[in-house]
Amino acid sequence: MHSLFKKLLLHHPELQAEVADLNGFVEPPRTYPPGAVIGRNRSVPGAVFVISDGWVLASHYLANGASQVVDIRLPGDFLYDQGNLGSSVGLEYVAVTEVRLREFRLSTEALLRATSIRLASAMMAEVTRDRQVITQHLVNVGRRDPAVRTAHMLLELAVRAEKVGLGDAHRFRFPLTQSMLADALGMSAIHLNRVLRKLRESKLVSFQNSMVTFEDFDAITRFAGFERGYLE
Amino acid sequence: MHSLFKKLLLHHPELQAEVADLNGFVEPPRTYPPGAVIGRNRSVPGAVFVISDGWVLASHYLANGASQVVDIRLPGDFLYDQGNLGSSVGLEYVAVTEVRLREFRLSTEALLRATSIRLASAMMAEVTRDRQVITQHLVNVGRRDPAVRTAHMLLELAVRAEKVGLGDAHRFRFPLTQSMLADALGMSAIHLNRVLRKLRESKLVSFQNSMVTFEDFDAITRFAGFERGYLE
DNA sequence: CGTACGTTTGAAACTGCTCAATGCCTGTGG
DNA sequence: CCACAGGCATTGAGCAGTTTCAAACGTACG
Repeated sequence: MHSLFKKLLLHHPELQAEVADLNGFVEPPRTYPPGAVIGRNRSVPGAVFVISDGWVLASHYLANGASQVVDIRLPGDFLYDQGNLGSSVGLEYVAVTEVRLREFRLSTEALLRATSIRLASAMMAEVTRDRQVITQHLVNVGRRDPAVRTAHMLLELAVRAEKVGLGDAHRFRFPLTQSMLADALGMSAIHLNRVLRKLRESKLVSFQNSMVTFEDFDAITRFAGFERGYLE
Repeated sequence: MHSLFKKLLLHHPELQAEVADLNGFVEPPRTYPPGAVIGRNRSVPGAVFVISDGWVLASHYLANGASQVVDIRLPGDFLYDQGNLGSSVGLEYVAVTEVRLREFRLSTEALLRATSIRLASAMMAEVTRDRQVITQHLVNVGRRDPAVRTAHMLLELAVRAEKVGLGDAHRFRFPLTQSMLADALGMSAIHLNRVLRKLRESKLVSFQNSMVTFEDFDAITRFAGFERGYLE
């Protein structure tokens, strides 16, 4: 079994057999270079992808050139229809690192239909979890001050990365540029840079050389008011 | 048939019969006064509600007293588990107007299990739509300037309200206070007030006496860069 | 009539943005 | 092996946009 369903099985270990049935619908893995847009040439409209390796941004581009990163997707996460990828809605999945992923030859709906109801509701739960993550980002951007907001985001990603075996909770590889992270946090890259400096000087977290290191995990958790509950 | 499934059937008229089967799981309607918190005393953990009447805010409260409105729910919308309502996550549904709603004696998961796969995927689609709405709110708060952001939100609500038969696209009843709307837009109520004045003076939209009126629907649609695609 | 709640306005302080320049690291070609 | 270009990070200065605090106003309701 590939790492493909790592995350799904993590939450629902009892689904081993059902998940195995899905293998018949899976395309061989495909690789994208950094910067590539994912999902432009799908086998089926609405097809679902699963990330095997690499980081992916779900970004929304505005007419004036600004962009908002809506979600950051890690190995084990699904990439699914957000109202037809790349449609007029302006939402796109973009590879940050080199990305390896697999595609189902099925739309979200067909995937539900093809599988057991138990698996369907596990996927539903997965979607619900995604929704909560986005909800947190909304709270972040709307109402948390920039330093807290930044800390919160980094903590979330640390926990998510750890869950799928990338680094531990105190130190992990973080391949985004500051400007990408700024787009996720709804602020300018320059200001983010200054915020990061302050966080580093406060000995809370450092972000250097594509590595995030928490100097004092408890302190920053308190500082950010981070409750990991929404990720479980 | 109550207005209960108005919205679901709107998107999936073929599900008439299946929806009727659900009636067995539905509690009699319950009414909440303005300001009431919904979902504290559910019959089943994770139970799902459907709004029959009234407006509901999904809000997240922060430790410092600030709050972010994550979604605005209208008649026909579901209220479902956001990681166990009212848990440590701090998310709550609050009645804006007097609200009438019905509760299923089933969790989201059990609801899926109890129904046909077709209905399940219709609900899945509903959840996906919700996700897109939240995504738009995130883009709004993160990257659109306050006037555009405000216009965008009002347009979205106009369209959603119209869909379930509340007012037409040019004029509709809008029961939120400015301070609630500000919490949805991630800005201060005072600043929102000034933005509203500017919009009114530009003859784009007026918001007075709980009524929103678009003076020039096309103009404001252009101004806000509003694409209604994500609501369909 | 008075209270409560929401809206509106003013003024001052501050936060975060833009523009512009510099520094740093890496990969490439001479 | 060095020079140079490109991408990203960092810093400074000035400015515009937002927030905060405070107060007045309006309206609905007891």
